[in-house]
Amino acid sequence: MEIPSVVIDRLPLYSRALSSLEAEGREVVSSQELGTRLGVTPAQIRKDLSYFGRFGKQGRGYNVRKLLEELRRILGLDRQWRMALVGVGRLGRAIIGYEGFGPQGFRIIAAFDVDPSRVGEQIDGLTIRDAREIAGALAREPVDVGIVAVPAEIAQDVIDTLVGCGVRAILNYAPIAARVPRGVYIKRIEPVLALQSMTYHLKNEVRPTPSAPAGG
Amino acid sequence: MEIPSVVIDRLPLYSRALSSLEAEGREVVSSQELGTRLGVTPAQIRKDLSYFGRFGKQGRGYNVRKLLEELRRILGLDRQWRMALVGVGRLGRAIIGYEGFGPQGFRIIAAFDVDPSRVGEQIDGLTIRDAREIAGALAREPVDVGIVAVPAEIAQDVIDTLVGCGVRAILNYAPIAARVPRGVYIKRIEPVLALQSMTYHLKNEVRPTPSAPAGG
DNA sequence: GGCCGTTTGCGTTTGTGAACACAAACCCTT
DNA sequence: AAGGGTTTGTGTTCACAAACGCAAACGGCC
Repeated sequence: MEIPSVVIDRLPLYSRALSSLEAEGREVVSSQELGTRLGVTPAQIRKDLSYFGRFGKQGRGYNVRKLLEELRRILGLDRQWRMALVGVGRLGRAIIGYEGFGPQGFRIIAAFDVDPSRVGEQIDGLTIRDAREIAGALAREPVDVGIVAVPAEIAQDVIDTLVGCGVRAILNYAPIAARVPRGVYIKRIEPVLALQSMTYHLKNEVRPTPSAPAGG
Repeated sequence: MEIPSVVIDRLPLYSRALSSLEAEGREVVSSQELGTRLGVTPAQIRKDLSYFGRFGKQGRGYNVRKLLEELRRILGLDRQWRMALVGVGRLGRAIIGYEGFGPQGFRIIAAFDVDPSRVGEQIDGLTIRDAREIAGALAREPVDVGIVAVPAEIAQDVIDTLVGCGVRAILNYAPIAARVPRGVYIKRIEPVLALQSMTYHLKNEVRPTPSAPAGG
């Protein structure tokens, strides 16, 4: 049975909320409470979880630790994932320095750049290598995920290279709608797109001014 | 008439593709070609655009410059947007340094932090101010968007503060499912969530090994 | 100037995901 | 041990978004 991708996308949210509950010492949680915390209906949570099994107890709820373990197993978060970064400009350096990956089991093990002047430089214990070495390097030391932080003009080429090396998941910071073959997964991280859709609402909705009447 | 938010979210993609076409010197484009570039069906593009008017010519397609102008007007991209950043740790500094905002009309005009040791520091011409000054500062110099890059524990409080100051759009980099009142728009930027949903597929789908048979 | 190929705009159909609602199951109290 | 109050899991209903398909409109060519 094919599980809808919207469902898969919600599982990490559940996982994170459960981690938080576990840290608070909670042993049991109901779909009701979880839903309130996350802004999701309880029915949605139950339906999502039911795709993978029966993890709850009627009249009681879900055991926090057990459900968290299940979700981590389902999502593959019970292991380390190796990543390669391509593009070590300002953005790439920030990605290398980002503290959020490590605690969740994601580790950057290689960094590449096309600019020769950057090759050889060390950042956070990572030596920048020439982008032409990608194929050779990934053949010796495979990675699970490719992170693309290069200019838009060469992003599709870089992605093609990574896919050619067997990389099946890509985190794309470049402002392009990249095309990948079936069986390869790509997610874009684009703050500007998020901003540009919010401005639509800012522009169109009138801010209510409670104290002052709308004057003509 | 209420326009579906999925439609709004696609408009920036169209806008960006049209910018690219304009830079290439193209004068006309069909929904067919635009769709191929973006991985969207032509019918979807035409339907999306039809929510806002009739911009094309039958038998010919869309005038690139004209449609781009229309989309920028619709999305509110024909003006500058002022943003305030809260949280100037490693992530916040990277956000200040990000070159992608400016060219699209988004400018960070104020930065705040709760850590007193950071207050007063200058980064890229921006003086870090105490987070307790947010209300006063935004009263004098309103912003359209708030960017939240603080630790998860205080993110909801910061968001509540911003909303209380009249900020109606928030870009949230903190790993929480924040709650905002109706009429306030929030988008999360979370690379880790994107990674965690991709690992589900990596874990479950078997990589085909064409040359070597699966051995037991 | 008329005809043909192309492309838009949009009414209609199809498909998918969210919400609903209820029976079954469980805990706790008495 | 029995009953009441919860909460799950899931079949069904509802809502919405994507795709389809065609009439109308346009440009170019002969």
